[in-house]
Amino acid sequence: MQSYTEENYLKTIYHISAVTDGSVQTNAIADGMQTKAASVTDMIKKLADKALVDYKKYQGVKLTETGRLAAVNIVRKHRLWEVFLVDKLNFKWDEVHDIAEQLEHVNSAELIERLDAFLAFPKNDPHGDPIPDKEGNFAAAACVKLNKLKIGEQGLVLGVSEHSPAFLRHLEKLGLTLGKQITITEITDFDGSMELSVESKTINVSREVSKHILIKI
Amino acid sequence: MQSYTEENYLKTIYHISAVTDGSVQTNAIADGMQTKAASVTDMIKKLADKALVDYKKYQGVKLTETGRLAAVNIVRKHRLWEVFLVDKLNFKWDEVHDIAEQLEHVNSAELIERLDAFLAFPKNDPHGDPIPDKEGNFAAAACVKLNKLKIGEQGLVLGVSEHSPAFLRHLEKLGLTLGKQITITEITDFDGSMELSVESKTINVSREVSKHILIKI
DNA sequence: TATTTTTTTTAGATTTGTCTAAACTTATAG
DNA sequence: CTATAAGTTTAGACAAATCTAAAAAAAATA
Repeated sequence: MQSYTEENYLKTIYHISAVTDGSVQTNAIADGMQTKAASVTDMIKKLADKALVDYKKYQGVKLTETGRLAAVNIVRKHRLWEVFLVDKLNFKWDEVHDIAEQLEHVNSAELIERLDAFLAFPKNDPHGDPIPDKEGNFAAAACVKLNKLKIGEQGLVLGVSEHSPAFLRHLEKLGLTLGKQITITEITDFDGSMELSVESKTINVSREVSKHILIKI
Repeated sequence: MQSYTEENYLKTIYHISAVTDGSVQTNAIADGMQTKAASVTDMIKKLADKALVDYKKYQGVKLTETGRLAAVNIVRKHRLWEVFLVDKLNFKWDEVHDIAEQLEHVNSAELIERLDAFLAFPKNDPHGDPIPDKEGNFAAAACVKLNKLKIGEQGLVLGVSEHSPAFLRHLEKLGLTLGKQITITEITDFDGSMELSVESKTINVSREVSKHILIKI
């Protein structure tokens, strides 16, 4: 079993490797954990002793299979709790992260099984992120970032790759929530901003925003 | 805000003072926390510095009003989560304690308000214990311990004052669960054991068991 | 290749909660 | 009213997770 802090390190390493693939650097982890590189080095050694990461000095770390599974399990718990908070307790999608961050560390396999069943085995969390199964497998979701689409193309909002409350509230205001059908009506070359039609309304999104919206074509 | 450990100390002190009233002794806390007296003394000083307990050397401690409120708040969370686990996730009443022990430390007032509403504002947890409101007030429940009843008297099973899984499973087996109507049909002077009728069945309970069953007459 | 910059690690300290062993208070019993 | 027992506190140490400052390694640059 891992400590609260070890779990957070594993999760952070997992999220970073999902983006960068290859080995994860000390400083990147320090950033993600809001801590200092020296602390990360110490913790890395502990995780390496427990065979949760492979570590060579100055070379960064990589999760072992055991480590990956532990991390995915935390992600699974986090996302299931988020579904609970939104679907059952009527929280908004920008309000649930911090609470799920705490709930994800509650340790009971039975609890998560039953929660999963209670929520009717959801496949995605309120931000569209896939929920892995008990064995750590994800249902592969075929999606494209909105900024890659061309004029005239259309699709469904499937998820987001940025979870800050500010960003999520912005999307809410635009009406760009999960499941919405969109069509690209215009792209400004100068700044890459896009005009979309969503439910017969026309809205504008900056490139910064479109980069973080996942679309199913 | 209190740490996880501080919260557990407050809760333990609260539960002990509910039984003993007067000041709570160091060793009693050490027992309840499964730790040593020396550790308790250290923590007591910390809690006293934070004005959560009143403390005089060698005289034990007493919760201050702030401390009592913090403790009751944890009890409230614990009991609401127990209701959730039993009512929504179909756990049995002897399975929920350890999980609620973890969930009670999740820190979000909003979460607890919404959970309370989701559960339709329950007044009691699955063991019959009253759930305090946000302000720390309990609805006073008029009840008597089963072992105080006389032959011929009857009442409703309202709660239990012992929460070990073994005890709860024993009651389950006897059919002595919350809300059941009982009548005392016989008392053995020798050992204080009782014969009851519950739903037209006749069962026997030892004095040790009857002491821990709360009855509404 | 030599030098500078960036990144990572070590060394030593700090905080929180714990422990053991010894010292000290208070209660109990002749 | 002393002697012993019971209960409590202090002193000193330790483990977990963190930090700062300094040293070391790797990468980037001239």
